[in-house]
Amino acid sequence: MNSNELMAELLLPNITKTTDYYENLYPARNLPEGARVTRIAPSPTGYLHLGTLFAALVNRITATSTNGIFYTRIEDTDKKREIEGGIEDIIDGLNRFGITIDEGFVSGTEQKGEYGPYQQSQRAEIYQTYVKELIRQGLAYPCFCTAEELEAVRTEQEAQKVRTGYHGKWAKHRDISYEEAKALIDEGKPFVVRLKSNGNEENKIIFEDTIKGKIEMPENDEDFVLLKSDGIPTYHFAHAVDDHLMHTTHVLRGDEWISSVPKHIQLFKILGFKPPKYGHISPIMKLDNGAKRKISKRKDPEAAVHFFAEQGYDSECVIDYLMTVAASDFEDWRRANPDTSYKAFKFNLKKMSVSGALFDEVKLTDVSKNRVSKLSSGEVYDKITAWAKEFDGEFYEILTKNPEYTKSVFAIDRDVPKPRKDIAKWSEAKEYFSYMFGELYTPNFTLPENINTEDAKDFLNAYKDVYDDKDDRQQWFDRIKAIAPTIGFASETKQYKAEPESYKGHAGDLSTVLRIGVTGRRNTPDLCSIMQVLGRDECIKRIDTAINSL
RNA sequence: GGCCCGGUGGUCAAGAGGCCUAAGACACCGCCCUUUCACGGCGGUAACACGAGUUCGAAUCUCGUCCGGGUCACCA
Repeated sequence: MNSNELMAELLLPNITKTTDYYENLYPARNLPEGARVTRIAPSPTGYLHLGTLFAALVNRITATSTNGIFYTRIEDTDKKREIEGGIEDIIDGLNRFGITIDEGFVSGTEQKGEYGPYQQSQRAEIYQTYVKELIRQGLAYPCFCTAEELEAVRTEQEAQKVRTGYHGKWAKHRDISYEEAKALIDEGKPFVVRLKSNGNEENKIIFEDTIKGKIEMPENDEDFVLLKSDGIPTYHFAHAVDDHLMHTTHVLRGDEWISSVPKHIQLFKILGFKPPKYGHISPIMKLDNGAKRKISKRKDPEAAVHFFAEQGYDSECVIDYLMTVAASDFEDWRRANPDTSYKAFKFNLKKMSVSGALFDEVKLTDVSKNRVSKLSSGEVYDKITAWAKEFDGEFYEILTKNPEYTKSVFAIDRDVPKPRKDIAKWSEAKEYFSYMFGELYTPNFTLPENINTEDAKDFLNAYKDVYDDKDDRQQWFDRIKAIAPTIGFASETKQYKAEPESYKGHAGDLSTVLRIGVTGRRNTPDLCSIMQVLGRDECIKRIDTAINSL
């Protein structure tokens, strides 16, 4: 054994498999030409983040549009930051938003696929096998520096105004001998394994980012950590080994990774792997006191995807919104294909924006209203009750007490050719439809300024006598028009506009009075439909109450 | 500070040297339609960060300045 081989045995004595073993275990995927293999690799450190959902969507649609594979892999190499139930939160969140997972973690506990395990903490032996091979080749070495020593080096570098980091002459253990290492290990000193970088800061590496285009950066000359002292790899090393073994073709991730690309490409080369294509996704930003910043889970409620569920934004609407952010031509496509799943959209990574977009809830509202307006009353009923069941028990009880009635409420101005665009999210529905449910109805009989109370009462009394709940829209309005002249109002709006001084108002004003009487508000969907759904008895009751309250 | 990336209306953006007198969407405003509010239709306000070059010609190419973002861990 030469000294490198001795070192390898010294550092990782329990590793007996070879890299060939794993290369054979995970053969190339049998996929059609052009199929892209993508993944997201979240760490279970908290709730599903909007940025993660966004990245998942981009990866999912990239795989879908090429008949490829999209898989999940859990990056839990940092046990300190891990939280209970983190995996479940993320995977369930993805499922909730309709992001289908071909392989990897498909639920909080269940993995599927031939390239597993899909959790890095379960892959320690694999990483160590590759590290051992690197040590054997003299491409990696143990470093015994303590945090304090590293800090001291850094301070010194700052004082000398030179580039900080563990590189070149600052890399204390870069040329450590087997004997020295053995002595330290015998003393029980902990160590990490570092890459013996062959990079030179003066040289440039150039790579083609599938989203951002050509990027040029200095080569990595830092002897960065491959294996932490607990034997678990750093992200960089795990990324190289996993994405090679799992045959990822496209690594599409947040652009905070862009500065690590030189390290990653270097690793792929040294390990003899073919590097994947990289695409770096710009973050979703938030305006904070006039300054743009990356949306943050701590500061922004909408950064946690949970927010959208609570608010009752339909998952498809959120996805559609995210698609408009991801692809500038998606909106046009959506207009041309209003009823097609976004999955059929021809997605192109090059069309993605290179700078971060501000999260725009107003735009989300618009996208949502458009889609919600196209749902049938039955679909709205199903979605809204599902939402209420989870987030508003009282509303759920009210909605489900009489499902047929509730559906007829949702059908107003909805199951028609030009549906009403009203609600964007389910949490608005309780207030929006409150006047349709006795338990929620609190009338407010405030008349518009141009109508006096006596006229309103006269009108309502007159209307009560002729009201017929079998009327269709035209008949319904004709009755109002018929009453108008009897109390000094114009039957036609045009009449009134032509001679405003001759009338107190017009039939439209009177319909407003009726609207206030029946629903307690000035703006509602079609009143005739509302009255039909409410039923004769309820309408009469409300009109009487209004007459007495005015 | 070093290294990257970016900068077109309030927001998202189209734009690949002449088609730009700069698209479209959201938001906002006005008008029309109209039983209210919406919807829909029509119209409107509003932008190439700045400065030098290259060129017959620059939003587009180059350089500089400024501004914004990212990153410089035994975190991912």
